[in-house]
Amino acid sequence: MMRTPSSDESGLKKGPWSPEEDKILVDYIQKHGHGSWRALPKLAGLNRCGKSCRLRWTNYLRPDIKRGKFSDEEEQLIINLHAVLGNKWAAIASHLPGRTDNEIKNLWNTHLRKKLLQMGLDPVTHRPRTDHLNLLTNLQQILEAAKIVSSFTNPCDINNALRLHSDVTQLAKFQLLQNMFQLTGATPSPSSLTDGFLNDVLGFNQCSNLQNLHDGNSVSQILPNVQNFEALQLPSPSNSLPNLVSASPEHSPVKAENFNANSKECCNPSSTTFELTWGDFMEEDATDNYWKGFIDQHSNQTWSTVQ
DNA sequence: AACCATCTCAACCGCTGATGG
DNA sequence: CCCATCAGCGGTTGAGATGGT
Repeated sequence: MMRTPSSDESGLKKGPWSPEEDKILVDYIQKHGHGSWRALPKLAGLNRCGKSCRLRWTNYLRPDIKRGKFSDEEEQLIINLHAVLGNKWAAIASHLPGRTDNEIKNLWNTHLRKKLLQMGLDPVTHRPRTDHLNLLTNLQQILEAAKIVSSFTNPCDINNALRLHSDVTQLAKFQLLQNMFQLTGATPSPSSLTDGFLNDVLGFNQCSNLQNLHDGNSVSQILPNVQNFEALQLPSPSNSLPNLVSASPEHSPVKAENFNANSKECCNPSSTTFELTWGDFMEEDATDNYWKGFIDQHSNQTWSTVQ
């Protein structure tokens, strides 16, 4: 956790402080006070900039600093204060005698933030996370996309379109469920996933091996109703699909309004299938522009009616 | 034991607001 | 007002520590 000793262009030392430097700084401040931080290093005989001296003193050498593990009470106080003050570390630190803003900031970023996430709380708002709602929003967008895809894939083949729509719906539900488990870190079990939930909410007829949901394996086992999935063929060099349902709030969901295509030609009726694998469908690295590119590449009809 | 991934936290960087000429 | 200087703050970095395989 120490930085490589170095010096900047002015010749002042940077990086970790040596015990000798610490002693010089402490001795000087105890004798004279810090006064002007800019002037201090020269007066004290330190080859450091004033900023570095101030930081070393306030974050480490100050005699009133309380070191060691934060108590549960301190952690709870920080969480409570953060809910009110946000990332105002100095303001939070002012309520915890002996603790520095830097120390509290580090504690927050390494422990407390994760703690809130595990409790299902948003570390920014301190309210229950809305990811699951976002997933549902994404699901709606997926369904809209499925309708769009169905409409241009083969307007003459209603059965094909409906089946494709149904397949995508099933897959979207599957990934929604999988994301929920990833978010909570829970392992699916019969107690956490009742038959009623699977049947009524997701429409899954059976889910005998629930662990597979968590592992993302055995699609055919979990989704027996997905038809001809491996046989779906996409007439394109690009055969991977984006991360349709993001588990992270940092990732913006696919936006249906971004869809745009100008070609007015009718699609080729022979292009009725998609070349698509489950691994591709679950690809994490695809960009948000996927669908736009997808539509641009494969659409041959006007989109104004579906935007 | 060796390797790799993740965590920790001191220290740095760059920005902002206060102050003074 | 404008500008320069400074202290303080929050975000970020990165080397060492730690844990897992």
